[in-house]
Amino acid sequence: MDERRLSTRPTMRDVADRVGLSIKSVSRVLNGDPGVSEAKAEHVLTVARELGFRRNDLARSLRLQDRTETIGVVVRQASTRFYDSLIRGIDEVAARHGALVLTATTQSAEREQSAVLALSSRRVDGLIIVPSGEDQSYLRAEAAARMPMVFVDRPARGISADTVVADNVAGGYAATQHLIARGHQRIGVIGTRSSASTMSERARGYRDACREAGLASEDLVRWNAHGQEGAQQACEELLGLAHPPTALFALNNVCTIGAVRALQGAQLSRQVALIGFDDFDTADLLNPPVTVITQDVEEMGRRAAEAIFSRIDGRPTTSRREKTVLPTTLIARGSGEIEPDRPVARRIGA
Amino acid sequence: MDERRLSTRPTMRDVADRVGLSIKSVSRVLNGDPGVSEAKAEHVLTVARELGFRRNDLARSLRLQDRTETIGVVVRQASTRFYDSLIRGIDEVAARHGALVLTATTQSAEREQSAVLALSSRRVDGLIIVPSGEDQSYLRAEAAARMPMVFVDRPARGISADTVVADNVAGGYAATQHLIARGHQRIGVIGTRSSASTMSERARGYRDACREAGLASEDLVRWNAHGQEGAQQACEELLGLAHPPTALFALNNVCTIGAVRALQGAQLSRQVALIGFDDFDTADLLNPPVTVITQDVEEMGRRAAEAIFSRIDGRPTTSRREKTVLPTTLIARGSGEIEPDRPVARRIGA
DNA sequence: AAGTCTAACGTCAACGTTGACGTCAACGTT
DNA sequence: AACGTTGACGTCAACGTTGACGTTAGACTT
Repeated sequence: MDERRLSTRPTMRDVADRVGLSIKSVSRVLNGDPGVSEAKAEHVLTVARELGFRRNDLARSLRLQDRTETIGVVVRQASTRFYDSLIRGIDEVAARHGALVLTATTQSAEREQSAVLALSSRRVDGLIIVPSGEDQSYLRAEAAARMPMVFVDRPARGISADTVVADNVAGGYAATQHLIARGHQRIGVIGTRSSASTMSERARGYRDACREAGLASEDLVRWNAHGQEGAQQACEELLGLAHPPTALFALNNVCTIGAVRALQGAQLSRQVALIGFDDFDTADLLNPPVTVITQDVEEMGRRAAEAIFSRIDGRPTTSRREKTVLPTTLIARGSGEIEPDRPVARRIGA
Repeated sequence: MDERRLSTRPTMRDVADRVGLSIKSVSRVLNGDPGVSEAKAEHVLTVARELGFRRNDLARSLRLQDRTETIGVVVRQASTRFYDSLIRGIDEVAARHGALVLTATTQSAEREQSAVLALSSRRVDGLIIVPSGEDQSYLRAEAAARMPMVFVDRPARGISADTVVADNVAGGYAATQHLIARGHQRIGVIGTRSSASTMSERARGYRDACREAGLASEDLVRWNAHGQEGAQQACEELLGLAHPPTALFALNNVCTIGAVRALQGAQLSRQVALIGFDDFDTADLLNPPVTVITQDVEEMGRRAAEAIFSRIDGRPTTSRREKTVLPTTLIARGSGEIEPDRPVARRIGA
C-alpha cells in the first residue's frame, strides 16, 4: 500500500498521485491559489495531512527567486545577558514581519566567518551580526550582492553597513564622572580586549573624564581580564597596589561580577566603589547593590531588525549607511556611591 | 563589463561563462573534485573570488538528497541561564561533526509549532527541541519521515522520541531532604506552571521527601509564580502566613531570584532557609550565598547533540527511544543551611 | 450556430547544483 | 596499426516547486 522509498519525505508529486491530479493543482491548493474546485481542494488537503506532507521551502525559495522570509543572526557566545535580550528584541520585530529568525552562535571569532557564510549560502534575506572577529571584509561579496546587513554592538571593519551601537563613550564618561564627583581620584578599570571597539570606547569615555578632571589614569587600566576569573585577578592586582584605586569601573558585566568577587574576597565591598557597564539580573541584590551603566539591548535588537526589514522592503542597499547610537543610563544602587576614605585631617575638618 | 542583473548573486553559470568552461567543471573545482587541470582550476577560483560567488546551498541540498549539515534547535525564551549553556553544549558537539546549529527562539508556546515546522521545511538534518507547548503531536509527520529529533529538559507529549532530561524528582527530593535534615518542618515551594513536567517533577521530589518525613506539604506550594515579580509576590504571601514556612524551595532560577528579593525585603534572608533549583552566575555572591541544586545544562546539550548525530549517522530512527537522565547536584553555600528558629523551651533544653 | 468567455485543470521550463554518463584527444601497449 | 587507457572536459536529467502559458469542456452571448 505504501511503496514510497523509506525515510523520504512525501512531495507534491506523492500527494498529486494519490489524489489523481497534477502536481501543479496540488501546488495551487497548498498555496491557496484559485483554480481548483472546492471538492478536489478538500481532497488534496486531506491527503497532504495523511501523508504528512511538508512543503520543501528550500525548493520553493530556489524557484521563487525572492524572499526566504528568514533573517540570520550571528553572535558570539560570551557575555551573559546580552544575547538573550538582543534576540528578544529582534524576534519581536521579525514576528511582526512574518519572518523567521535563525541564530548561529560562534564560540570563537574565527568561526564567525563560517557561520555568516553558511547563513548567506542558505540565502537568508538579511543578516544581523554582532562582530567578534577583527575584520569583516569577507562580507564584500554579500555587500556587492546587496544583501541587507546590520552590525550590532560594534561597527564592522573592512566593510560599510548599517550599525546599531550603544553610546559607549558617553557611558564610560558618565560612570567615571559619577565616581569623580564623589571624590575619587584613583579609578581602576578592568576590561577584556582593548581591541574591541566597545571596550576601547568605554575606556575612552573614562580617559576623557579623567583628563577633564585633571586626573592621571593610564596606570590603573587593566586589559585582558578574560572571564570572571581573569577579571577577579585583575582587580586583586589593582587592589594590591601600593597606591590602590578607591573605585573600580568594570567594562562589561562579566568583569563586574569578577570585580564583586574580588572586593568581597578582600572585604572591601564597602570601601571601594564599583560601577559596572551593562546591567545584570541580580545587581540590585548584591551587597552593596551594584551601580551600573545600562544599555537597552532589547532596543538595540529592535532597531537592528527594523533596519534590516527596511532594507529588505525596499530601502536601497546602496543608500547611505545609517549608524544608530542608543543612549546609556546610569542606575545608582549603592556600590557606585561609596566615597573614598578621606585622609584623617580632612575628615576632622569636615 | 558587468552586465548581470543587478542585485542578483552570481551563480556557477556566471563563473563558467567568465572562465569559458562548462558549469559542471566549475562545480568540480569548487567541490575539489578531480578532472580539471590545475591551471583552469586556478582560474575558476580566481574568478569565483572576483565575482563574490557563494554556492547556493539551498540548491545544493535540494539536489543532493541527503544532508544539509544543519541541525535546528528550538527553545523558548524564558529562563535565563538555561539557553546559553544548552547551545554551548550543542555547538561543541556539532562543531565536531561539521554541522551548523541554527536556533529559532519562540516567545510563546503557541509559536513553538511554527518555528519547528519552519525548520523542518528548511530540511534540517535533525531537531533538538525544548518543548514549551502542551502537545507535540504536530511532529507526527516528521517522525514518520524519520527526521531525527531529541527533546531536552522535558519529554514530548503526543509523540515518542529520544529525550534528555535532568533528574528533577531526585533534585527536588535532595533539596527537601537537605532542609528537613536541618530541622525544617514547614517548607514553602514556589514554581511557575504545574503543568510543566520539570516543575511538577521537582515538586514530586519535594512531596516524596515530605511524606517520608511525615510532614504535611500541600498548603505551602505556590504555583503560577511567573517572572521574578510573580515569584517575589508568591514568597511574600507565604512569608505572611500565620504559620509561615521556615524554608523555601524555588523551582527554577527566576523563582529563586524572586525569592531572594522577597527575603531581603522582609529582612528574613538570615532566618528563612532557601534552596533554588538551577544555579546562576551570582548565587555565591548574594548574602547569604544561595544553596542550589544544579543540573549540568551544557552536558544536556552535548548529550542531545550526540543523540541527534548518532541518529543522523545511521542509528535507525525506528530503534528504541532513549531517555537520558542526568543527575543533579546540591551545592551548599549557606542559604540552604540556615536552621529554623526553635521554640524557646527546646532551645534551652538543647 | 458560431463565437466568446471562464473555470478547472495540465504542460513546460526554470531556479542552482551535481550524479551518471558521454565524448574526444593524447598516450602507451602489443 | 589497431586497441585499450586515461585525463579533461561536456551533456543531460533530476532534486521540489511555481510562473507562464496552454488546453479543454461547458455556459453564456448574440
